Amino acid sequence: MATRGRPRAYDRDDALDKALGLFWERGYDNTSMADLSTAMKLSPPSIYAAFGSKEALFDDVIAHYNKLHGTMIWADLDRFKHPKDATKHVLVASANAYTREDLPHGCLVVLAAPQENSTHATVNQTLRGYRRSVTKNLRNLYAEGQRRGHIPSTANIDTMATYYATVQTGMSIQARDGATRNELISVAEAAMMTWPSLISTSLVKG
Amino acid sequence: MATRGRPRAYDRDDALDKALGLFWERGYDNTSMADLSTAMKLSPPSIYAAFGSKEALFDDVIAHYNKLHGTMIWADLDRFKHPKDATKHVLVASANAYTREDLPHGCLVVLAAPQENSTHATVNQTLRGYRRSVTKNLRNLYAEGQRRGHIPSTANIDTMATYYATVQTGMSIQARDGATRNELISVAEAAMMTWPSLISTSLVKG
DNA sequence: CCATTTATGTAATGATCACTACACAATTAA
DNA sequence: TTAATTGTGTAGTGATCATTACATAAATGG
Repeated sequence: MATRGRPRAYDRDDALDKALGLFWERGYDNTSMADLSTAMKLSPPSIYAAFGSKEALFDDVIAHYNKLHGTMIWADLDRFKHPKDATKHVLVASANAYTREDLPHGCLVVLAAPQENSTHATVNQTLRGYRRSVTKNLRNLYAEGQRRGHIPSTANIDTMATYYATVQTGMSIQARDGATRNELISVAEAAMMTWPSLISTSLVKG
Repeated sequence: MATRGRPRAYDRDDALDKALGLFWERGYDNTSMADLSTAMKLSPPSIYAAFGSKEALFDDVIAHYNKLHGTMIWADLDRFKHPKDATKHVLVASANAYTREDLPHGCLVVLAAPQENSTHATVNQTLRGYRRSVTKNLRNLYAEGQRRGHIPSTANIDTMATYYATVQTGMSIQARDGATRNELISVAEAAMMTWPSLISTSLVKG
């Protein structure tokens, strides 16, 4: 069942890769449609025909980013027996992902548009939603850990989730500012030292 | 010794306050000179006469920001006898500063322009320099702590500084995404639990 | 073949960007 | 008073922004 009309002269994933590189490096606002047109090797009408608008393109880029670079951090966390191991994996995998030599440093979702208000509220809110899901995912992980008896029911899993999410997002800024992979792995290990104290609630309040 | 010419009809610090509010909330790129002109109640020529350019204005705004909001975190750290107390103060003061109801949440220096490349490289590099000084300040604090015998000479103070800087910068993202003051203070307390393990080097590698 | 459909490239659209020319107002120095 | 100096407001500057009109190219369906 062939499609009608003139076929596309480009590969959609390749084009998204090019757009991803620009948004990742420069952020949403500093990337113009002219820049994108040059990098994607697509004329503006082709971009608009395929993606709709700059914001819609950005949404597709984020989905592409999560699929390509997010899974190695978040996929199959249940293969770890203990939530502590899963947490360490998240932090170490983030340290590795944020310091690849062939890619911009740090996380696109954290760095592309952290404004509180802007002329592109949709972009800000979309990214905020993804960032919040980090804390939510960790909290779910710890709730499951409580059910399985790996974490005391008295532990404050909200604080735990917020704490490790803070370390992970902070690593994005550090990576962008030049922290090396080994430095970030050391940060991950330092953060994991807190685990025994964190799960024994007495030391943490709401 | 009075100055010649027509006197200014506005207060410079008031104008910087208004500009600070916009840059803080919207970031560098999402704040236009037209927005600034409206908020500062200054016509564009007055802004340019007083500050030179948008980038120069931003530099003055950062200096204003550091003077107003940075000192309560970083000033007089030597009043704390122990570097552990100073570190806890930095984190808790940050948690408080980043969640004020009357101001944008999170740190301007972290959130205003975290791009790796942009059309305003000067702005990015200036902010990056300020962010790096966080790690440097902490490292100096810990080096002094080693001299005074509060931290073992075998401790890896580079890792310690990077770790606590990561937590502090991560708190900016969390605050912007809606974390409450108490949540961030809990994060600060969680991060401080790592101290005993952190200063006993055996657990941390370079 | 012709009609339809979809993609492409050129060249433009009005809006907004940072910035400024210019005329005028308000002050001090002499 | 007059000249010099500095600040102000209006109304622009060219450049760039995201987006699109339009003519043409390349495919399928009949």
